[in-house]
Amino acid sequence: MNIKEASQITGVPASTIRYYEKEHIIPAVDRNNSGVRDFDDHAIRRISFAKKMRDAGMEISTLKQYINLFDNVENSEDEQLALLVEQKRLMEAKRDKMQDAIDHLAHKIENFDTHMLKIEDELRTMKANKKERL
Amino acid sequence: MNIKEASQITGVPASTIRYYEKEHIIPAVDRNNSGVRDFDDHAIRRISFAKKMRDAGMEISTLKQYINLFDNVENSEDEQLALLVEQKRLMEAKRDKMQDAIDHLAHKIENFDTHMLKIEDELRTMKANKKERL
DNA sequence: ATATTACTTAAAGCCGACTTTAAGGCAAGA
DNA sequence: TCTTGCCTTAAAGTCGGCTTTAAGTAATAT
Repeated sequence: MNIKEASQITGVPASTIRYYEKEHIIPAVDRNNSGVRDFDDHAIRRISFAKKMRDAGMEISTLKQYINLFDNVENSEDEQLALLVEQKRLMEAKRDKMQDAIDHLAHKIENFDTHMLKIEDELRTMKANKKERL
Repeated sequence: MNIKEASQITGVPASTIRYYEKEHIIPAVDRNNSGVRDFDDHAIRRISFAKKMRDAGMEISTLKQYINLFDNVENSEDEQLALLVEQKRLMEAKRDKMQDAIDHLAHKIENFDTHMLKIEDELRTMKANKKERL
């Protein structure tokens, strides 16, 4: 599979895939005889994982660290687990901040509705008065 | 209250507060006779709101749009409500993506534990065999 | 044969969101 | 008076994360 298809499947631009490979965020992709990248299932999964983590706000540098720990080093199970747990914790904290903001907006929306109802009420009263005057 | 205190209270750097004012993300702050900013409660709340939204990943441009809609324009209740609802929806979508990533990490952590237990098991077996051989 | 279309690289460019720098002003304390 | 410590501005600089550009190669269609 060439880079265009890989891009379509993963939703990651070809230029970004190349950039991720250069930065070792995904492993070096296989090449055919003429030096063209040939993506297999594993490569696709790695791109998708990178995308998922980036979408969740994980920084490139952290992702790199993570990848390096899991790809290159042996005998660092403790470190690996620690990183997983730490990243999960950070993401949960971020998610909670988002929830805060969502709650804030929800509150504004509720108040807004109440406000609107009050205005509608006033409009009804005005119309009633108008009818009376007719 | 001067900018240093405002910064300490809100957790937003003084340079960022100045930047936010310049970009109209917070309203123009009162000045004393010598041109020094004097922050009141309202100003502080506006900075905190900006921070909350930024922390939740809202872009500066969106925040600007939002602020403009609520501060400057009259008679755009529909637009205001629409923006609130739309921003809430976007944030919820983002939060859900984060949850996806968190679940992914949680899954890895679980598998990791299982994997570790398996390894420990192997170690126990090896030690047992070693004892037998003694 | 040549045009099209996809690929390749390295390097430069871009954008958002600040942050830092340079140059200076004001007010209080030693 | 002068040093300390705060403040001010405009402009330049930084950083992360891509994206675009320029120049070239390779396979396929006409």
